[in-house]
Amino acid sequence: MIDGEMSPAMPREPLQRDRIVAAAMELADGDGVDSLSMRNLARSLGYEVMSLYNHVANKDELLSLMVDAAAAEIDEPREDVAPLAAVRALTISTRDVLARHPWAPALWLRYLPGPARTRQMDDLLRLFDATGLSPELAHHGFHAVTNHVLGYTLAQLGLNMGDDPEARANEFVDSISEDDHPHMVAHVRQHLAGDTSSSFELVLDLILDGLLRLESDH
Amino acid sequence: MIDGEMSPAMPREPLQRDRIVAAAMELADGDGVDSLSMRNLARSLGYEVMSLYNHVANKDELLSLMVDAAAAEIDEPREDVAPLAAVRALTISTRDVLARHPWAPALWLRYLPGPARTRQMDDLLRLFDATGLSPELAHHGFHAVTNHVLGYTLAQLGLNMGDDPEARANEFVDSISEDDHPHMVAHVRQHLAGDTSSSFELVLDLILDGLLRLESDH
DNA sequence: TATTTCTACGTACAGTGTACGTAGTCAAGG
DNA sequence: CCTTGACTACGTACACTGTACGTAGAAATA
Repeated sequence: MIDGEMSPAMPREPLQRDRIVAAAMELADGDGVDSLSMRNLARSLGYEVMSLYNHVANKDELLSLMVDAAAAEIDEPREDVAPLAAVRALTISTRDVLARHPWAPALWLRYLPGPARTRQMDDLLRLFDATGLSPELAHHGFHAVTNHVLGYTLAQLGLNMGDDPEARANEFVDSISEDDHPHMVAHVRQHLAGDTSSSFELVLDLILDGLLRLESDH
Repeated sequence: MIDGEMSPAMPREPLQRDRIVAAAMELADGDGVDSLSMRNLARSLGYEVMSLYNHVANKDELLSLMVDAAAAEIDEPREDVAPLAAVRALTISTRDVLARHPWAPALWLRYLPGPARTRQMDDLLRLFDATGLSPELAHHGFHAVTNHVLGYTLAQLGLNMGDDPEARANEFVDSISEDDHPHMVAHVRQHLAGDTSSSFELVLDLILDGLLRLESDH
């Protein structure tokens, strides 16, 4: 008999929801969420597949728990700054978390919000409320800012899908004719030159300023 | 022998890329992209699985073709209107197409743009250029508008994932405590009341106005 | 007519999520 | 002490996925 007892080198701390979710996030961060399988995940924890199902109903629940665990990484807003500055900070922190977990943006809206994401949304709404904007403007501002974070990180990561984003951009720009699509080529070149890296915050401020202006025009 | 020859009731026009892509879009529109399988698709066309691979390299290529076919449905901009109005129209047409094909937003950024999407992006960039905005502002405006369309439709469809979006919203609002998250509950109630249905165009105008204002402040 | 190219098809394989049954471990109750 | 029950890890099994590969006939070319 070759195998004998299993090597006790494996940690084998008792399986728990949090540990499973954390391991799944680590795997997804590293190899992409597409190659995250239940078997894969179980093996990385030193267990067999079906043991996971004692702690997680199914893969969808696991993914939704991952999203919420990511949302929990978003900084809580500080209470000692102006509301609009806090909105700004919360948005930037959200962007950072989404960029840290490349699988998150695509899953962000697939499931009902868990506790952490609910808290983040409530915080953002509360801060908008505190800015003194009219309820309607606050409502739209919430959506505008939320869409911006999500759209921005999705676009960012869409290009980074492969290994080398620059190679992807070059592949694209080479695949189209500069005569047919001069603006497109110029735009991609602008990105490759890297002189628009701060466009996230620029557009964010554009949105926030626009809200203030609409309010003052009431 | 029961089976005999295959029923000639099936149309069996000769398999072609366009027909495959069109059928795939129809299936995805109806049953969701998750339940679109190659076998499924082949059967719906009256063929067997592997026949598809004579026209499509793999499923990823098929999905990317679907995205581009959707992009082809976006209205071409009219040349006889003011550039900013054309930007607005192009954006709204894009939103309509994305809403018509609920699988599209999630795939929109997964692949390099095909010819149709490249054309749409080039059009949008050209129109922004024609508005007379500074190149930098045009660059940011392009991204702001693009993010807005994508984020908005994703959010819209995220809630509509199941059968009944209202039921989903109610399930969510029931799952959280109004004491803990009053703003969140109020926000969802606002949505259920339906008095913010035009928020897409409102936020779009907010962005466009913000761009104009920044330009005039130069 | 002979030959090459193209397309549909069948079979096969590795990998997926997960339903179900079983065995062991550990705590509470007799 | 022994028994019972709950809980968890595990093995097996199933339906289903994408697709590699080989073959056979039809269409186009020589």
